[in-house]
Amino acid sequence: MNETGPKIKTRFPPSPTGALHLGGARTALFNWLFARHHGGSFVFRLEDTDRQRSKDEYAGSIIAAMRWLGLDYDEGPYYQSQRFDRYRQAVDCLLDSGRAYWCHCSPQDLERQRAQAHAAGQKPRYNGACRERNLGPAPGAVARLKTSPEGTTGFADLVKGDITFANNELDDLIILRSDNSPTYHLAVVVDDIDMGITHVIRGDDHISNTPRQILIYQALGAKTPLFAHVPMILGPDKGKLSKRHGATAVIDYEEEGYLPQAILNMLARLGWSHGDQEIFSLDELINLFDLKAVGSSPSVFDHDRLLNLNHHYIQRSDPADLVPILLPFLARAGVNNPDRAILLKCLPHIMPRGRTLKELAHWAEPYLLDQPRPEAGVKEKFLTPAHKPLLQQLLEVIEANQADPEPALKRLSQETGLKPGNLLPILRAALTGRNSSPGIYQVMDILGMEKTLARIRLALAEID
RNA sequence: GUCUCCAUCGUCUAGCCCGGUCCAGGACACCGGCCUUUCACGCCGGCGACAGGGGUUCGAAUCCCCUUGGAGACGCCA
Repeated sequence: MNETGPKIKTRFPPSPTGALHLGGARTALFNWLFARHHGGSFVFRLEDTDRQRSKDEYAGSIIAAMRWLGLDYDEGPYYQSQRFDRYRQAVDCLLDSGRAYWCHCSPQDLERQRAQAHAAGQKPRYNGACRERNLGPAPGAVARLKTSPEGTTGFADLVKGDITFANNELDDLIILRSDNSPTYHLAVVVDDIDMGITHVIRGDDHISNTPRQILIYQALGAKTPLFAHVPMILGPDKGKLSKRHGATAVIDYEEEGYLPQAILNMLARLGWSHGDQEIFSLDELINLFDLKAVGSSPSVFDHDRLLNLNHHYIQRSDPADLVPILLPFLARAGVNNPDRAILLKCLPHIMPRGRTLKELAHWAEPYLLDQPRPEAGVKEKFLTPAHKPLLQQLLEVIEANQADPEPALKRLSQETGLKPGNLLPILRAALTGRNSSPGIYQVMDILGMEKTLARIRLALAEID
């Protein structure tokens, strides 16, 4: 898998201004897979130059989400806020060499310039007022990169192909803010140079940023990395995926009871494919992942598909592995300190019907509680005074045939002239408090004869 | 508005680079059937797409152009 040539190095640089969302997670996954596939390394960096919006708690939650997904990194987390000296040094270098200059325009000036450009049918931009003024630093001043309006800047994108921008579309972007902090464009480039990043794989909302960043690489005299812009993940309305589409944070899915492997599989198949294959283990993903197979059109996130994948992975899990991760979900459903043996025993029967851990907990609940908690309508439908004689008969038949109640129950069905479909739901209601469950004989087996009989007696006692 | 990207079933996609094997394949969802003591699982079947228009060619989902539509960017956010 290792290729000759320089070692491949990718990175994932979220800004800690919110939780890790699905789009970010997929970007991280692609970078991670690409690095792992090529035996390269993967760098994790927090872009927290905006001190107003960056929060430590977000950094922590992003790190936790990465760990939960299993996306481990070889370097980092680096924090841009700890590298301000380095950025300042780079800015000074650009200033000294005349590739950058001080600009004294106020935010209000800029606002006016943008309005003018827009009115003229142009892209809103800075008009270069301070470009040739040779100004020095001053309170409120910013440093801008001097960009030639001549020519074009392009790059060979690894997923989109050749992309070219006319330089006169670009304005002189700010690289150092008036509070002396570096801007995003400057900081990413300096970091990617310093950290030796060879491949920048990111969302295609960064395409228009790329020529500007290439210009910074050039001004700094550095070699540009290779770029791969991955199409975005859209919401059902085909707009940028956002909170109004429901859960978008990775952590939301963890709380809903999704398995990391299902999320990873889902994310990998959004934009990337390998023939008709839908299910991929992590190893397969690493082996097969290739930027050439990444599509160029955006994709809508389909929640049903994720549910289906999650169900797939749950069904194929080892029940013993499910027990520990199910505990928090059971606790939230009101089941504390469940009997693990019973849980393990019922799991194979409920795994086909629990698509998430949350649903699994719901299905497991009747067997773990001391007494069943009847769901709405169940008592009224199956445990009324009219059912009492039947339930009494059921009790007697089961009690008399504890070793194997099935044949006796079938006989009862014949004797009473009641189809199993009319007889057994009563038993189910008494044993589980539900109108659906695994097969009734399996339910009795999970519960054990002692509890089975006790629950029927309890139901009998409660009917009045 | 300007620039850039994108365009196959409702959705994710295969096929497109290297035109014929595609009256377009798979998956999810949906519908129907089977299995069945319930709900599921499972199995079988069905519905369903090359955005439109021009070229090029014996032949185009595949190549070219235009139109339309969608998205993104345009910030002292990242």
